[in-house]
Amino acid sequence: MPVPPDFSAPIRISAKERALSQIQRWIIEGTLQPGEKLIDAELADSLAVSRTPIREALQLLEVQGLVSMHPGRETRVTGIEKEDILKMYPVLASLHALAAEYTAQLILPEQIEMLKELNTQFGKAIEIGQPFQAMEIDEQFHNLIVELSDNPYIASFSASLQIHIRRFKYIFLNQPLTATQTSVAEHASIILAFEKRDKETASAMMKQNLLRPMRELHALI
Amino acid sequence: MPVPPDFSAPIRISAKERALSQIQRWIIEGTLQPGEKLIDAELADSLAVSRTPIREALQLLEVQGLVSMHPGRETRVTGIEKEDILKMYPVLASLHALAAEYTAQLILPEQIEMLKELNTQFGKAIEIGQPFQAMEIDEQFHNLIVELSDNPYIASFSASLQIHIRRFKYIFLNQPLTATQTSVAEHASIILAFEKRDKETASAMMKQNLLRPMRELHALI
DNA sequence: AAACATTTGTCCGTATGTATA
DNA sequence: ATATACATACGGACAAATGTT
Repeated sequence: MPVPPDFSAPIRISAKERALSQIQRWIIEGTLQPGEKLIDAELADSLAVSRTPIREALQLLEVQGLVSMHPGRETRVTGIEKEDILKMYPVLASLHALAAEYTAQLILPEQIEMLKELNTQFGKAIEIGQPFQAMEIDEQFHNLIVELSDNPYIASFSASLQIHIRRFKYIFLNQPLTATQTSVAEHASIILAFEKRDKETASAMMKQNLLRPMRELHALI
Repeated sequence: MPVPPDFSAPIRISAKERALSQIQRWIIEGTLQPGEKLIDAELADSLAVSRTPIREALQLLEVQGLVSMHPGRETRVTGIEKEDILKMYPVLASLHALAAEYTAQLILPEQIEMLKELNTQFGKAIEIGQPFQAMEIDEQFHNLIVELSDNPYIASFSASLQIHIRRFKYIFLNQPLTATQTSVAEHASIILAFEKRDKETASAMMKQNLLRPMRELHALI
């Protein structure tokens, strides 16, 4: 949860961390498919490290819910179903709605400017037909609000859900979902609510800004 | 997050799991104090296992936010402050409110009976002055609703927060907070809302049932 | 500035346990 | 039922990195 108050620049990257991010990427992007069996010795071979950092990485991935380990038996990539998206988004929406509530009370003028700038870029990316870039800017927008809410639990849970959602999109979609100008307008409403320090509206709009894409996504697949 | 669909009875308990639950208990109960430095070799000695399962347990505890590891440098129990409770409870309240929303739509009559029975026991425990038992029954009540909501993300995040809240109570309180009949009444309202399939009321009451104790707790210390 | 002490990070061998034949 | 193959769980030794004297 915590991302502890640590300032250490990750200059040196450990074998465990490399293994973790690589395997995580493989799972999210579908290189390692849902249900696939994982053998630590093989992964160790692939990544040119010993089995220890692999095992450690796999255990962290289990906590994240990307693999499931059956002690003494086997380790597999977790499955994923279309309906799962209906369980991820509402939780993320609740968390981000809460974040917006806090941020509305804490945000500073220059931070509002940052959100406006992000939303402008977001709109442009949609206009010029860059859905992947739009998706990334959208995430930045949401993550900034989460950070400003100053609650490590929200940040941690949100990050975890974003990983699962990203994986879901990779597995079930072939391309990033095209964001719409509706989303740009919702972002603008959220920003306006921040300026008015109206936490109720900010929270409600934030929830809507996440539940609407969920429905679109679920209807699509 | 997921507690995958696995039915394996944990008959055999691994060294890693023993280490994990023991160290976790030590941290929650304050035997290992906030900020205390942890040396895996020492812990390995204390628990009569090698460093491997200890290291694995510590990494899981880091994800849980109970320890913070500075790669190559040191590992410490995370700090905790009085104000942290104001960050834990609102998140838990949001999650449980969402759970109540879903449960209201899914719950079966016999499950409502179980909640009623738990609430009766809860009230009795308060009456006869058994605050610790009351706290445990209260947790069962909430956890049953979370389980019934059938959302592994809520369950996972909720469990994580409960650990931190439990730790908080151990560190800053000397005894479990005495639950009140107000809480019993709130539980009854939640149950009533379930019977009516009124998810809005269930959700609102659930939130209140968590935010009220937060305020009492924060005012107390 | 360099050598030392301490602690963490990694490797690999072995034991244990599970599933299959 | 027993034996065999296989993957994981654990232990112990070594290497690397950090902070200190």
